[in-house]
Amino acid sequence: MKIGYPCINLSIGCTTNSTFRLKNYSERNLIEKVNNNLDCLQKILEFNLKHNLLFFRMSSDIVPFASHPINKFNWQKYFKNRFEEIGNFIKKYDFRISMHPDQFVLLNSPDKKIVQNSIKELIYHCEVLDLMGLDKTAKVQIHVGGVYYDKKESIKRFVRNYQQLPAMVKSRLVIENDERLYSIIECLSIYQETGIPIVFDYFHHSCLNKGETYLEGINMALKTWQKKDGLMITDYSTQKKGARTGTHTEHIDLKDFENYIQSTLYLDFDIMLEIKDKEKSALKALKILKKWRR
DNA sequence: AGTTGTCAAGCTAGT
DNA sequence: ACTAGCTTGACAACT
Repeated sequence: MKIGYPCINLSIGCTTNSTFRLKNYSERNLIEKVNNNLDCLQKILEFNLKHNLLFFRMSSDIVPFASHPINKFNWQKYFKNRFEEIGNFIKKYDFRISMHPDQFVLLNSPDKKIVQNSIKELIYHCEVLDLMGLDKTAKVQIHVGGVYYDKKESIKRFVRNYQQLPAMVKSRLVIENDERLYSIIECLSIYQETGIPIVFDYFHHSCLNKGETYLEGINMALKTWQKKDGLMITDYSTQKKGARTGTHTEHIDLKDFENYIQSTLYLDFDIMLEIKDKEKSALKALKILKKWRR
């Protein structure tokens, strides 16, 4: 079991998300920013290694405008060696890596243009992982998408569009239960049509479920992961007090997390902590993990 | 030097 | 009709 946090480290003082405005697009700008982002990624991974946080979600912003039509630059070739170096570091120390494209990636949109843009964006994410030389346990995680007034039809559309994806995307893509639209049960119906593994999101499941407990939910998701996919990935967070339903907490709820760990000792999976204070909570979570596991 | 409106992209629910 | 929230800040023009 590995534990990690997404995209941003708050104590190092660098970011992998540096970018520029579209109107300022130039190859020079792009190269400068990607160099900066990759340097920072390396630093974050070194920090994580030192602290035994071996699961990391890489930012989608490493290559700004990667899938935008303005970008004709062969960044894949230009940064090949740098990606490979970082990939070697990841493999040497046995990190688990994932990525999470943002809310604009919608495979089940009725709008063909949106689907096309989404596929381009997915290809970009998978290219990064391929360039790093990571195996298919490095996953790209998305939500099912919108409902568009007809959930059944929208699920069908997801399945149809999934089947059209290039193999390099299919082999990495996983879906996650969300907090408002698609519960774990509905993800399972997509799994049955596609074989796509399901990320179990503990917090989202608490917001939206069909009566199954989180232990039932996590066991349902577990069955969708094959050996080639690596350990099941799960997301963990809790509700921010006083905020609207679905808002992630600022700091980890240690009591809830310890209960979660205690109740799942018989399972093996990786945990991504979607908590706003990032590595601070991840380090606390790791302590609890060590108390209960080995 | 610090503040603040805006930034490629979508959807939903709440105000 | 507008906007917070999503996984989330960073840029750049302005004071």
